[in-house]
Amino acid sequence: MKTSPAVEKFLRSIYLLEVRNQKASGITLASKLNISPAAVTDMAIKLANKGLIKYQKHQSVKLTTKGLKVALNASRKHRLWETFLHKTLKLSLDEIHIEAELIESNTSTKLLNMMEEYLNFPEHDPHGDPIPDKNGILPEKQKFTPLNENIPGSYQIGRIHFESNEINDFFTEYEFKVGDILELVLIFKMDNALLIKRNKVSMVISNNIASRILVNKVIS
Amino acid sequence: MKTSPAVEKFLRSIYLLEVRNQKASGITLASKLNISPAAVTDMAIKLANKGLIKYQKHQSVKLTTKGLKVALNASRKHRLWETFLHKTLKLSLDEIHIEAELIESNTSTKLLNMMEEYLNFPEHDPHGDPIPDKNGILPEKQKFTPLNENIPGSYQIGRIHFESNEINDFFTEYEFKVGDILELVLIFKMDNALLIKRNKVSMVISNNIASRILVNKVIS
DNA sequence: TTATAAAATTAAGTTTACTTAAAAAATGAA
DNA sequence: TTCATTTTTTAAGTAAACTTAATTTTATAA
Repeated sequence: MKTSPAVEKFLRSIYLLEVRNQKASGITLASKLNISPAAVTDMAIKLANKGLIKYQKHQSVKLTTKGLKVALNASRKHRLWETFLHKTLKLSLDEIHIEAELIESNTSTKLLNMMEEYLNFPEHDPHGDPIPDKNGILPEKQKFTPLNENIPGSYQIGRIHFESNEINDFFTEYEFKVGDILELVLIFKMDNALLIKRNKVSMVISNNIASRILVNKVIS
Repeated sequence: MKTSPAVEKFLRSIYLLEVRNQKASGITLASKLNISPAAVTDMAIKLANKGLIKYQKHQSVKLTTKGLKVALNASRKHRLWETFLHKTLKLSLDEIHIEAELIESNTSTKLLNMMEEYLNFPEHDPHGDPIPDKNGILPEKQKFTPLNENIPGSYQIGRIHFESNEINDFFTEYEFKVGDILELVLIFKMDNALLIKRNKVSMVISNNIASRILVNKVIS
């Protein structure tokens, strides 16, 4: 099934929401894709006719099996490119998303597979998100929790959630990376901000930012 | 000046013809770009209005200074990607053109410059074509001659001319590369085919193919 | 419950990059 | 020079991916 860049981005957006158990409503998609709500309805009808999504008036859309397949392949493209740009060309964590979006759409399967091999079949991109293999199979799911939902203790960053315009370059500025060890010292009652320590340096981060940092407990 | 993929390809096509002193006529462009002659006229009018080309009814088009600038940047993109795909991802000489065409259009200046640095500022792509720098300046021109226009003797390949659908995978099959040393033994009077020797292996190549191999005389 | 705000849809229109088919102009061989 | 072929243009139309503006539907809060 040939799919245009716009269709791939649309389906990938739905996938990203579904995977986090969020509803793919009109406005949400419109804002994620930076298009008008009318354009979303438009596209939804088209894709429903192609059997890629389930769509009923005034309800959030859902991927069909067929649509999921396309979305997984789009994610694969995106995440392999992100990994490649980061590992090979040393683009920073907050640049790779945008750059990948620009390039990815017309990547051939052949090139994609060569990139994957060159990168030695990575299972996760630099944000920690899983990369589907060429059959659309995801690596075994690790269960991380948002840092802000934990009690004081030591944690390792397993994933960092931020898409283009959602969060600023916080993570780049402070060089938070997948694999880093953080110590959660306490959570302030007043505003739910978190006092954390990394490499012996203390800092306070907002609850919102902490919710984007997914971690695993470290037994120390 | 923002330019679409279609516009960039159009201007680059004209540039490629002009640089070889060929006229950028309607049918030529139509066949190079795989679009209808009507689409060429269409685009020509649009680009002339934007001051990117000079266009007069029933005449071949010409790049303006402004248009040349865009074309040079498009060539830079294309050739850097080709180099990158070949050097880093090991795509073969006859694959890089097609793959680069698919990806190149939306490459950001930033990414392009990082690629260039990663590749250590190459002056020529794997076909031997010159890569404009970020200011659109081409490396000093080397003057090669088509192999078929030479007399018997030793030559080094300086450039190989073949675009996507023009020539088959001859060069890949026989692994002719820029830098290779060829010995021209003789040119057959009958069909102008060439008897050449490379690495002590003799072979006969057609005049047409030889015309795509640009060489320098080697003083041996 | 009902007014109001939010979300989604419909309708109409736009731009880009094409297409086909027919007409007109230019070119080139006899 | 003229007639046929080639090339180019014109005209009309299409598909994708949007937009704005108005309308309808749904959700929410008093």
